[in-house]
Amino acid sequence: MFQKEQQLIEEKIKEFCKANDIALAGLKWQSIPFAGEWGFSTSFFQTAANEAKLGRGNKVPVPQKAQEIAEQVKAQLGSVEGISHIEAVKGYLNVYFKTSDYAGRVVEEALANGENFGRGAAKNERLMVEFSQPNTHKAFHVGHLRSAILGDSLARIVDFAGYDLVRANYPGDMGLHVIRWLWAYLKYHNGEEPETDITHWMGMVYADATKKLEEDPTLETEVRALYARWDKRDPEIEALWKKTRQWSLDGFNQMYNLLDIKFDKYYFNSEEERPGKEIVADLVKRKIAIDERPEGPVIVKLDELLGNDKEKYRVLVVLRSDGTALYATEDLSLVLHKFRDYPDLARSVYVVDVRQSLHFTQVFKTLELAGYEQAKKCAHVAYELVTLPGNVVMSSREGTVVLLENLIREAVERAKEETRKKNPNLGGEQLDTVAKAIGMGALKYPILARENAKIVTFDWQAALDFNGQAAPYIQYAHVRCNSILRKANVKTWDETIAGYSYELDASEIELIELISRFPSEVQRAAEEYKPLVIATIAYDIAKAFASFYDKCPVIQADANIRDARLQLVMAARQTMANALNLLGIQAPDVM
RNA sequence: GCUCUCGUAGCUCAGUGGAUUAGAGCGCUUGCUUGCGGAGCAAUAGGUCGCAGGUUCGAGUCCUGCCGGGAGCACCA
Repeated sequence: MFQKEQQLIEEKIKEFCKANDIALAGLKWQSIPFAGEWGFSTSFFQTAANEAKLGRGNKVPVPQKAQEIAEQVKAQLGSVEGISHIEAVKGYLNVYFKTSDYAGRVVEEALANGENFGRGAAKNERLMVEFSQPNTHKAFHVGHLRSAILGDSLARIVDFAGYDLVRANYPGDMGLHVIRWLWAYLKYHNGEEPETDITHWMGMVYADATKKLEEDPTLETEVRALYARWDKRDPEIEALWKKTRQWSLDGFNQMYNLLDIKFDKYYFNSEEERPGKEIVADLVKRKIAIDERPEGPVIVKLDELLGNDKEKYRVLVVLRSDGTALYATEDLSLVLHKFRDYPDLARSVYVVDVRQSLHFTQVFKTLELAGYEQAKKCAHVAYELVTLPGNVVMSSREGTVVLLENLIREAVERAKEETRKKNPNLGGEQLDTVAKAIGMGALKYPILARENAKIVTFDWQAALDFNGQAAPYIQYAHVRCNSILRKANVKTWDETIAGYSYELDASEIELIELISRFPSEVQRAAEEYKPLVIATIAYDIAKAFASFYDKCPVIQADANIRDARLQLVMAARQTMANALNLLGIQAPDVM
């Protein structure tokens, strides 16, 4: 936001060092870390160290030398337009803005851009984010939540940061689990139709299949017979598969609607099976893969091909010994399929659980060895699981699943109760809308506000705690902004900026500082694939606002201060709304 | 055995090689409302940043080793 001044000063420093033969190191600028004033700063430690290495500086210790250089630079700079003062402290050069200019510029930028405040310039680069990947014919439980929520937020961030985005889903629609389901359906549930909670019902049938097969393992022969019929594309089985698959997809859409998640493109593993086998045949022909059939499977000895001493990439099995496809077979094909659909894809991102890290490095490396440059553009964003307290992994077999439908119902119900207590004036449809925003936010935020690679322990109590660092806190700050503006009867920004020449409170300075950082945080979140960055700044802004709210009267303030603060409130509200939107969380007007 | 990952306050977690005093939330103790919504604010207490080396002017942050937790490693997905 203040590149111009920064560049100007950087030029002057370079000139100065050149004139005085100082071995200037690259300048790294950062914002000044202490509250109270704004500016940017850089240090001369590296430069002083360079000087020492050259044998100059008469053995003056580096920190002292850095301070000397900073002082010399300061003396040379004189006064700069828009800059209030410059100081040399502990080897740092601190450049301070004129407070009123800075505050005015930040608020104006936020208000002028509105819901686009923080949006990055178009990068003309296409990026695909694949996430969610649920298995059809199974339940959708809390274990599936993280990929969906993380992927969705990542997609929103990448889009907002300026990339051309494709949101892709890759449901597992064929495999042994599907055949088992079809078998149980035909044998025990024939003719039945799903109830309202579709994925729940699909999961029940699947659980039934598992149970029956455990009770009597000889029934597996029936399942295998059914698999054979599928392999021959028996029309009756294929029709049933298509019909029941659609039930699952309808069920997923119910979930995605609840979670406010959308996709542009669906890939299915059933469609990658045949092209995948062709790729494998080609790999065998080119001696990248070794066909050990019928004794063994078709494999790619990656470490051997790469000449590695230590086991790193190991061996990838690309086809079963009976010639049937594995996930690896289909994933090989999927990479190429995506780049056929979008030849200008700059990056293809897979949001998949960390347990599949080796699998993805193997698949991408195999394609790379086969000369497919696309593979270098693929990245696996790994995330850890959501577990239950006591480190219990959720699994449908163990019966430890928390169904997503139930969780969402519970969260929204709990939010409704709480909202009724806090705000008895709300009712009817408005109460429902608000409760949904709060409940869903409470659910999503703890998952997003965590490092991707860290395990989230799912805890009802923590998930439904609306206090402290959680989405409802941010939503509440948004509501309070809104309330002030409503009471002051301010609807839209009138395009003039009231001056910030009065003495700003420390809390106002903090709030403005955080708002100014939002655009660069969006870029960082997109580059690092980390919604956590947005979750953190959203909370920080809400916290700064809460402090401001307590210390600085707005409506009752003197006219000139009142106008300036109303605009600041508007800017804060906008920034929080934009940040929440990137997390897939609604910002209600009342709650 | 090999590979990856995590280890920061009682608990759950932030922390981009750089700044006095390593920060939040929960919990504990205490104060704040005739006032813009108290789902809030403010204050107190709580730390050998797993351990040991190394690189660097400077390390919670980078490198190596060790310890501890978790995960993955040929026909599961």
